[in-house]
Amino acid sequence: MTIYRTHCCNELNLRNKNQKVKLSGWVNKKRDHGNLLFIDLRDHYGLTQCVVDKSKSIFKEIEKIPLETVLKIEGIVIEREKETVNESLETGEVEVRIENFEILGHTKELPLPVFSDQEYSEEIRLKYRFLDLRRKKIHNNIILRSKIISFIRTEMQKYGFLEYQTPILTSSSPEGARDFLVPSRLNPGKFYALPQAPQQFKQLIMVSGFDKYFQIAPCFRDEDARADRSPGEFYQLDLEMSFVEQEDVFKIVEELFVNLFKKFSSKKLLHEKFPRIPFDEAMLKYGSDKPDLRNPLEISDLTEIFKRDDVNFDIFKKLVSHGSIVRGIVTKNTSEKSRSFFDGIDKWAKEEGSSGLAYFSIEKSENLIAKGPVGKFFSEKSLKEIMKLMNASIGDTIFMSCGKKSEVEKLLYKARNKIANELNLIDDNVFSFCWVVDYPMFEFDENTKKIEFSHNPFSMPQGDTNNLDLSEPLKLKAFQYDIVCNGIELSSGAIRNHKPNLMYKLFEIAGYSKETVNDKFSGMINALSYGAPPHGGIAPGIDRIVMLLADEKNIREVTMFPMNQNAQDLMMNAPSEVDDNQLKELNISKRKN
RNA sequence: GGGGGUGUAGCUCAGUUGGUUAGAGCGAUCGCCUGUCACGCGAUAGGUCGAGGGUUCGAGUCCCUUCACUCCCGCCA
Repeated sequence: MTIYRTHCCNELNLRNKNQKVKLSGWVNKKRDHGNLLFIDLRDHYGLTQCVVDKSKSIFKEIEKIPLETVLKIEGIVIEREKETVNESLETGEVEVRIENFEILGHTKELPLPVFSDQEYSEEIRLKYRFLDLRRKKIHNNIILRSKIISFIRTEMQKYGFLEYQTPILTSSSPEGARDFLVPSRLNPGKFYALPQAPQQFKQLIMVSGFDKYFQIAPCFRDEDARADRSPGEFYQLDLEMSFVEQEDVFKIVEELFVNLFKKFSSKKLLHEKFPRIPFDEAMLKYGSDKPDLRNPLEISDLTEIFKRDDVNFDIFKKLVSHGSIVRGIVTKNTSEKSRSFFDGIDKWAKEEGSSGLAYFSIEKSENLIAKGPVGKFFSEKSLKEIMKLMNASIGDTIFMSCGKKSEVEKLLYKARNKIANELNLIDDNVFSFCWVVDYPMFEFDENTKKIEFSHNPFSMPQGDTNNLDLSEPLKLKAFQYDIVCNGIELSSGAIRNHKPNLMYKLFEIAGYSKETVNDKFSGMINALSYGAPPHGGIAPGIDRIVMLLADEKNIREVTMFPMNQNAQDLMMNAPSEVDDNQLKELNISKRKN
C-alpha cells in the first residue's frame, strides 16, 4: 500500500466487497451515459471498472477527463449485478464506485490510440514508443521477454554456470561484421570497437579457469536490418564450457531449450532430442543450413538421370553436360492438382529470378507415364529410376531445377517453403529444432577468389589435430554447429581451437600471417600459449527465441526501444550531431566532401 | 549499394475512366442519454492528398525527381 494505491487494477474481487480502496492508473476507456459514467482504469497488472453518477458533485469534472490521463481514484468496491458481470475481466465481478479522484498526470491529445487493436505506422509507434508499449500485446511481449531471460538465468545457474560481464569497449577485429567504433580521447587517433560478441573474452574466461560461463550479452554489429535482425544491437545467451566436446554442449542446450519452450509455449516440440544434420546433407536435402523440419518435403539430386540416353530433355541435358546439376522435390498425391497450381509454382520460380521449375506427375495406365509439359522426355525406365531415387509413387509430382549448384540450392530452398505453404503441409503449432553439424572449416569466395573461414576462425577442425592433413583445406570439417528452429537460425557455436600452433596454420590458409594473427588477436593467441583447456560453447539469440515464443514475425515486437530500419532511434533522436568541441577533444574532424 | 510495397484529417483507411465543394470509422470539442464494458444518438472542428516539378482546360488520380516508413537481395565470421 502506498499513498497512491491500496490495490492494483487486477486485484479486486468479491472478497473486497464494501472496502474503501485507492487505485492509480491510466484512463483506458470511458463509457459516458450522460448521467452515469464508466471508467476502465488500467495499470501494468490489469483493468478495473470504476463508476460514478451525477449524484456526485465531481461527476461533471471527471466526465471531461481525456483517455490516458493518469488518475488516482478513491472509492468503494461494489458487487456487480449478475447480468452486468464481465467474465473476461479478472476484476469483472466488482466495480469501484468513485468517491473522489485526483489527476496525477495530464495528457495532450494522443498521436495514436492506446486502446485499440488496429495497426499503425512504424514511424508513429517508434516515435511514441512509450505509448505504444502501453498497448496490451506488446506490453505482454516485453513481460514475456523478461520472464524468459529470468528463467534462462535460473536454469543456467542450476547447470553450474556463472554469469560474468565482459567489456563493452574493446578492440576492433578484422573478421566478421562491421564494427561500431568509439574514438579514444586519451589515445588520439585510436578507436575502441563495441563487441560483435564476447567471443574472445569468453574463451579467455575459460583459459582463466572459470569452467562454465554464461552471460545475457549485448552484441553490436553495424550491418543492415531485417525483420528478424535489429540494426546495431541485439542480445545473445552467450555460454562457454571447459573440458567438453560437441555432445556435451548439445546436452546442456537441448535440456535448456526443451524446458524453456515447454514452459513458455503450448506448441509441441517435434523432437526432444534434436536431430543432428551434417551441413552437406542439409544443403542437399533442404537447400539451406537452416532447414525447417516442420516441412516434410525433401530435395534429391537427379543430375545422373540427365546423362541417360533414354531421357530427351535436351535443355537440362545440355546444361548438365556443361557442369550444371539437377535437383528436385517430390510432392505426394498431387497429380490431380489443377494446371494453375503447377503453373503458379513455375511462375513464382521465374519471379525469383530463375528459369523456372520443370515438373511432371507420375501416372499409370498401361505403363508408367509422366504427365506435364516436360513429361514426354522421360522413358518409363528413367521414371522408375527417378521414383527410386526420390522415393516417389504413382500420383506424386516431381519439381526440378537445373543450374549451378548454389543457384539450384537457393531456388529449391525457397521452393520447398513455397510448395509446402501452397499445399498446407506446415504445422504451425509445432517447434522443430535441429542441429546442423560438420560445417566446412573453409570456403572458397567466388568474388575474391580466396579461401576464407566459413564461420568462426577459432573453431577446432575435425580429425587428428596433432597431425592434421592441411593439403585440401576445403575438405576440412570443423566442430562448428548451428541450432535451428522452424527454419530460423538461433545460434552458432563451436568447439574452439585451443592449440596456437594449429591456429597459426589455419589462419595462414586464410591469408593471415603469424604477425597479423599476433597483432589482431593478441589477447587470444597469447592466452592460448599459457595452458588453455579444451573448450567450446554457443550463443543463442535471445531476441529470436522471444520472437518464436511470442509468435511474432518482427523483432521490434519483442524489443522495448528498437531502432528503425535505418538504425535511428526516432524517440531519442539518435544518432545525432555533436558539438565541435566534443569532436575536437576526440581529435576527430568531419570530412568535407 | 540494388529491387518491391506504402504515404489522403490526430489515428486507421476509402476515393471509380483525370472532372463539381476529397469521404467514413475511431479520437477531439459541444449537446442528449443511469448499466455500459468496441455503450448509443446528434452536431461541430479538423486536409500543403509526403515534398518539388511536369503533362492537361482540369491532377489525390498520369509522368519525372525527391523524402519518409517498411519488406527483400547484397551484408550479418
